[in-house]
Amino acid sequence: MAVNLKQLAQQLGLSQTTVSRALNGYPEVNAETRKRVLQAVRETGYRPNRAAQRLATGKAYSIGLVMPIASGIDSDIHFGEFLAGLAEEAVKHDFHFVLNPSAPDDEEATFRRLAASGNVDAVFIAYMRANDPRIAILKSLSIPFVVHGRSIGGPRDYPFLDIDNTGAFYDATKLLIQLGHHRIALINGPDYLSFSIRRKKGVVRALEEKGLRLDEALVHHSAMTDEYGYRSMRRFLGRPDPPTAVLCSSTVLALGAVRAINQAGLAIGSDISVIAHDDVLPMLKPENFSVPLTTTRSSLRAAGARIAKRLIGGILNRGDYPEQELWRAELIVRASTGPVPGR
Amino acid sequence: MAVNLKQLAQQLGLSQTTVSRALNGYPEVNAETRKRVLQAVRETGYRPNRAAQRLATGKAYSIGLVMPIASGIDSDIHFGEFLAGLAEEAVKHDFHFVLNPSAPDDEEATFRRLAASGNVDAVFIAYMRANDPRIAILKSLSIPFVVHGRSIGGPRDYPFLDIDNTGAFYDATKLLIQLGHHRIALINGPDYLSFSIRRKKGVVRALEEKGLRLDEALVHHSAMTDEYGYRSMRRFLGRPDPPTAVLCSSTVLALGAVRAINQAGLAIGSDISVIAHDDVLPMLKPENFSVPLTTTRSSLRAAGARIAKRLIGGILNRGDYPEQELWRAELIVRASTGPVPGR
DNA sequence: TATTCCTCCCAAAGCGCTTTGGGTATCCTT
DNA sequence: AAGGATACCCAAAGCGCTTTGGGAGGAATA
Repeated sequence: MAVNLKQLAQQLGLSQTTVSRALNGYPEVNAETRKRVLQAVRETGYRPNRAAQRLATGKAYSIGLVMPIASGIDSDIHFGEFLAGLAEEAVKHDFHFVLNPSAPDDEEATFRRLAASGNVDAVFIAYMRANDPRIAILKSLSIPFVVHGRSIGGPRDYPFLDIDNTGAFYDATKLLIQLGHHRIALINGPDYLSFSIRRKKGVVRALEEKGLRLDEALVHHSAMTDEYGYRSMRRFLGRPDPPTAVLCSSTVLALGAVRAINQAGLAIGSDISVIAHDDVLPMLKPENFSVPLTTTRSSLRAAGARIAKRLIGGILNRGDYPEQELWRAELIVRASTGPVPGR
Repeated sequence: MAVNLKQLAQQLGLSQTTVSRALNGYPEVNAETRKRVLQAVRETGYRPNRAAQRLATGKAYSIGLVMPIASGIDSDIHFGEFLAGLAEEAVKHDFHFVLNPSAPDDEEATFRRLAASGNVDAVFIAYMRANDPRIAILKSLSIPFVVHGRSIGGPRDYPFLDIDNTGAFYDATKLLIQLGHHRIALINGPDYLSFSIRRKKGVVRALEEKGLRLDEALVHHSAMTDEYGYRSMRRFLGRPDPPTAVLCSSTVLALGAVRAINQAGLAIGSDISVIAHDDVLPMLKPENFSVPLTTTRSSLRAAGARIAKRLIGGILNRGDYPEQELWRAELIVRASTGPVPGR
């Protein structure tokens, strides 16, 4: 049924070598010949056998994924979304995944196993923490990898894709300050994750530029679920000096926060302003909130796809991708932000 | 560094054939010889090269996964948990995954591609709907598969692992009836998914046995998030004739429901009874609820692991697993259920 | 004209396994 | 003692690619 290289070569009156080279972009093939080969491929629907390629090249054509199974991260909605992007791209190139569920305390062993097995050409990791030890481990194992996010401290020369979290929350905070807000709350992700740390830093910086301080009592860290968003916001609103604006590290958190605000009888955009970071989760669009949400936006799925591209490009040595990328999040102003009340 | 079969055979003074056979459990190998081989494997740390095995056997040693990216399912917490179980087992056997994100309307094309690619030996699917067309498609493609859940209607002879959803919710409802409850609400999963349909059926059956009816106004279907649990419960409690007991299709839904109940100033276990289905999500334990939750329990992760076992067992033709399994969910009574108030 | 240098192509040798198709003892039968 | 099982083992042929090491022919150089 499916043709193989040998048959294809025979059919073309060429050697396997030439056909293989034509397909893999080697220069020592006549342009005309290459065109013929490509045409034949189209006609026959030839697809190289991955198992044979693996054996011949020694490449695994697959990438390792260490799934965190710590509580609070485990089964995180955001992880699924990222994964979808990663997979979407990988499937185009016939790349496989080796999924490794692993508790944080034996991630190192998992990496070692993965590297030794030869089952993967590269590894992807996420949920970076401050001084994340995994970078050093992966470097010492000399297995290619790309990090989603960045560590804070530790080595600086490693491949990553991150968004400018500091900048995003700096911009968002600056907007709020311009609108007259001084008491700004932050409902953040887990405090040990570097994106949380950076977002907080962005808020602090914007405030300090105007001689203001971030009240630590108005900062909560938690898993990014709707439930925690609700709880945090309730507690903020229950204070004698509630904030006039709140930043949320995810639209999921914002969902809960908005509920708490509504329940308190406050109007979003006038009584209190809300800005959330939008990972572009298809099931939770900020423009569909009862009051459309001002957001800093960066697609998690796009990041997944990009990382897959870079990993795969690296493995196949094609394409020239930057080692480190810092995506800027867009600040999109909608109705949930307004001037501070009583001004 | 890593030894291969040839070297191992040489070292043992045996042929590759014999060593290979010893390892793969063929009978025509002397027990003593086999022991020697196994010992040598332990000493050298020999591990067969998967790429070579793939090429030689024509097996892919990997399983296809079609990730639903429909809204409401997408990035579902429950999916991640199931996946962890699947992966946990797969990684033990060096099995890979081919992750295929796919919108429901081109799942068929995805299956075809997957089957034709030869990249997978088997496929796994979930989120079964009533009269789910995917079963027929997979059968016609004659690619081995295992379904998590069951369809309703359509062919009956296909491999699945499901829990007895009807039975679980029948039992739960029966318990409530015994406690004197008549007005029982149901916060269910999406209405097109077969587990939702079956759970509802269980409730109806238990009620009807006692000459009672399920009030359709007390049934909500939605994605299984905490937010929807909250909303549904609020609406139930806002009715002139609120329920005295509520069944939730997930502890995630229960989380929201419980919040709504607390907010209404009602006491769980006395004013209102709550039973939830517990998928054993590590981050959400029913015993940790402020009032420990009565549940019907069945571990999603265990189901994932079991399906992986069956899939892999089928591919390697080892182990003899049943084609169809129906797991019974345990009814675990905790403090959230009590006699109907005012009796 | 003789030599070198490209350009374009090929035969054949792996990659590391599984599997086919025997082969050689040894042990029963009759 | 001849014939037939039976128990163990082996050499060699793939699986379908990539890659090495040329080689033929024409163009460019001397």
